[in-house]
Amino acid sequence: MRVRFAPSPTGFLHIGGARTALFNWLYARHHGGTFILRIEDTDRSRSTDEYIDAIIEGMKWLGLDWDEGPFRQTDRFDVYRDYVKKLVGEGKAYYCYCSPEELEARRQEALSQGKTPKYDGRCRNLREPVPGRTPAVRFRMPQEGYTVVDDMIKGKVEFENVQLDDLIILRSDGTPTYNLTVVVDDVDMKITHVIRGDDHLNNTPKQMQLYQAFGYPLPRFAHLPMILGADKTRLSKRHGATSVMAYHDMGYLPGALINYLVRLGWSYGDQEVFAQEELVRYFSFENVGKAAAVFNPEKLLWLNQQYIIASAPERLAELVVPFLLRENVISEGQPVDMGWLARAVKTLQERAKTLADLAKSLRYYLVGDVQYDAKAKDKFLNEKSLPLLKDLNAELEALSGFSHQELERVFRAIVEKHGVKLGALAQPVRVAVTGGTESPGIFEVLEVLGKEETMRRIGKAIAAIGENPPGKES
RNA sequence: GGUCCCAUCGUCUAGUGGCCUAGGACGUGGCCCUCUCAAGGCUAAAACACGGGUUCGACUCCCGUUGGGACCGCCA
Repeated sequence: MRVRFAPSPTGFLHIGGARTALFNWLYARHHGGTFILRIEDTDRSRSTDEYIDAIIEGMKWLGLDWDEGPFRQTDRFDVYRDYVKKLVGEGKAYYCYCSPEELEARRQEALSQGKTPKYDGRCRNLREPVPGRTPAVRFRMPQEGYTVVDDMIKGKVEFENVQLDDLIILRSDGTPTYNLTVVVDDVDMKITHVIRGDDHLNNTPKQMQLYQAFGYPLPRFAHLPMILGADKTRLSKRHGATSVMAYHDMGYLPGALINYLVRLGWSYGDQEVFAQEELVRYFSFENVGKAAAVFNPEKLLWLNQQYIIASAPERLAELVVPFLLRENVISEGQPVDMGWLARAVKTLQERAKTLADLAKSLRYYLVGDVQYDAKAKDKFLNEKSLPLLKDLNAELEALSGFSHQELERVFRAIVEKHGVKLGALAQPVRVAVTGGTESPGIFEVLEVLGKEETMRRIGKAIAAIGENPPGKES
């Protein structure tokens, strides 16, 4: 069993391509087959090496490892020309001297008359070359009968051969076109299953005719439904981030993106979250739906959060460092105690939806100079909380340990003494140490911060209240 | 316009003729928990596009209508 992912390097690896790659990869891994990466770069004007690198980078980040390749079609032009020569020799293909401009004019003409644009076959039976023109080569498509695609997802799809166009297989500049190269390569690479987007379904009967012209056995086909944007049209940049690496940059975990993508079209009962091994074990085209799916960023975000919650804090600490640098929470070369960072991360895990969120929240752990949110300061750092904060710092001073349990005991004792609720102390402390009103449990935060830093920050808050007492009583 | 594909809550989906009073998930509302924010738990609103058949019985099968999408390149 051999499958391939065959992107053209005319852009970054995008969401749709990644899902196609993923389904190929899952099918190969499930059946113990071979997954091949092939770069379809026969369009030399639009393909670039940068995009090839970008696609590979995306594949690697997602963990979609391939067994053979990457192969490049531009390395194989001689092979394609031989196949074309053979077809021409057998009369299964012919030279066409129509110029691209003439063809385009005729196409527009047909379209404006509401007719189906189709090559009129005027060069089909030409005996002599047309002087002064370099011809392209067209495949002679059968014009009667039917071609039936037996698709693993869509079932039997029937095409009338008269509808099939004599497609160009070799351009007048001598380079081969997609419909030829894809067949030749799939044959050469002994691809057994062609898994791709259903935007290729209409090409399939033409390609089947090519297989037959070469006398090769057909692979199985599986045409995956498209991924759509919120407006139900084909997903594109208009719909926001579509490049896989953009999700990397936004702080998504590759496993989350994989998990999200696989559920777009595939399902396994009611299960939503899958370990990679489960995906490999359960994957089958039996459970792939036929309908196109709308890409829902909200659900992906939720899944990412689930993956962050389930991740080891140590792992997240490693992953978050680039985001800390980007957010200027730490600076290049600044030493960071990774064990301690992991402890800080652990307190924030379930409130971060992305690594970027996590980095932002980590700021008050790593930057000692706390900036108070104005509203929070007004509300919680005032005369009312002043005695409590003073009491607290005195008690903390006397504390030998600094664990969650010990801290809670001290807090409880102080609020009881003052006859107030825990929040009356916890919130002012929260503002004192984080600058704001939202954070993990206050005892966990203080425990990570440590005694010295905690007392310093509370002391600073006390000083701030003294310097800048709130205005009139309201 | 032609060809082809598709059709269950707003979105992703379960459902393979009786198990459906249509299930789960995201999102949304409410409640609980609670030192804040989350997470978690409970709960609510929310769908079989429509019309004909077939059948004792249709979300499930067939036909049509409507709606959406893809493709129609010397792009892939």
